[in-house]
Amino acid sequence: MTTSSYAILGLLALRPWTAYDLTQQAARSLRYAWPKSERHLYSEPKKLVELGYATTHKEQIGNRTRNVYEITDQGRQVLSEWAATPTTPPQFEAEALLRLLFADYGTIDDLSASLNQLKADTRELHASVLGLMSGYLEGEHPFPERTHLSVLFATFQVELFNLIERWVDFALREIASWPTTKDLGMNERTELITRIIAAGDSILDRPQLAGTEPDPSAH
Amino acid sequence: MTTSSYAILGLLALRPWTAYDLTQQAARSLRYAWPKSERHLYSEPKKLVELGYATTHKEQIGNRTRNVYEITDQGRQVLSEWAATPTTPPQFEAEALLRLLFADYGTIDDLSASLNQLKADTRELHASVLGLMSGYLEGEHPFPERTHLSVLFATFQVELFNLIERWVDFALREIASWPTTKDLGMNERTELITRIIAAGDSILDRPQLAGTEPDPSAH
DNA sequence: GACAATATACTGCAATATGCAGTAAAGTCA
DNA sequence: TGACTTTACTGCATATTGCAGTATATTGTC
Repeated sequence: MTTSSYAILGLLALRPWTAYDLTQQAARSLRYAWPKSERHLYSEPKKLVELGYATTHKEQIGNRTRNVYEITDQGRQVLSEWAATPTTPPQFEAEALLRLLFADYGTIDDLSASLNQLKADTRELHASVLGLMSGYLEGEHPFPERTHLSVLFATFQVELFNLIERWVDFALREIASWPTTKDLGMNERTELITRIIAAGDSILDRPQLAGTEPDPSAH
Repeated sequence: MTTSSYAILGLLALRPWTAYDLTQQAARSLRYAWPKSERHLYSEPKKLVELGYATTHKEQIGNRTRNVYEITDQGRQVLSEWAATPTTPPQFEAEALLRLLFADYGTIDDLSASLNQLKADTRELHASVLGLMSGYLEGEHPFPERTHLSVLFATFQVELFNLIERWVDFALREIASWPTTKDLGMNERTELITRIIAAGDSILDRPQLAGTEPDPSAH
């Protein structure tokens, strides 16, 4: 049983689903904390059945069958045991940040494009979560008794997406003032930023890094 | 060539390394934007050699050999082409958040433990990045001409870690006021939080959610 | 009522990536 | 000298992804 197995089992504990249903539900929840491929969401339930943590039965819809998975008592048992075990550390994966790390192999425009892509991708995720939340306010939660969990969970996502969007704006302003992506090294401005951050302060809360903003003509 | 291949190739473009060196360097950089297993950092360079993007030679240290990998011109070529291609969306993975999503299968204490673990893990990452940054201020960057990139990159990590730590504190205060993990649903407080978040405001910037804080006796 | 587009509901297979155990020499410190 | 840590890997089983392919059901349009 991997963490991914428990993630799927957690969904099955809510109600019986087909694997296709799981992909839809994962898009509204798991995706934001434990992203898994669609393919995986089809394979994992089979493994759970083998282990005795789920059962499956076929339903007929006209000319075709669908496999519905349902959690077993033993499945619920291991789920609640899992709740008390230690967790693994968080991981953040962003190709756009990787491009920043290696920005000196490309141009300022390449880097700007990557960061703008990151912002656009984030906005989309952000909009999805806000959409879910307005749904909750309309009573549209599929499991109303669990709304407190979904909302607390969503607060994190929204704060995260806000952070990314604000940081990208900051980063775009910074690089717009760079003459090139290469060899700037520890210049005066970078040192200022390093000191602010090393002191535990947020650069994002200083709209213009008062009095020392990058050259505005470069915008 | 996967994104992971380019990530390794990016490191090789800095200087020649052994696979072991790569694991050390990845722990200071890649880890925060494109986390890869140690195992992978040993396998990938071999693939790059096969593709002609790197070469390898053996060096003798006393009674034992080490394989040093070095980027080729063709490798540099594809790296700079990569810089101009589109990026994939960001992903965040946190088992502790998954536990929150399924918190009703465990107790309040289970959930608190998971969130505290998340905070501890984050603090550790946070301390590592701050350690790197004070190093930069002492002139300890291994590639001094690239410090501007490392610092801008690190600003994101530090903001992210700050956010997680602050959010965990908020979440811990919230759940401390819950009588149980189960069936609270859309109660008054959850609705308040939903409205604040849906309006685009940050809950973290409202230290006590003025006048409506959770029962402090529950701390 | 025919047709197209989209949603539902999967499977097989190759490639990618991880986790873990195992091996062994070199360096460090007491 | 011995113990412990660091350096430097490899093999293998398992986990996971990406992509292509298949086929029926539903919805909307002209």
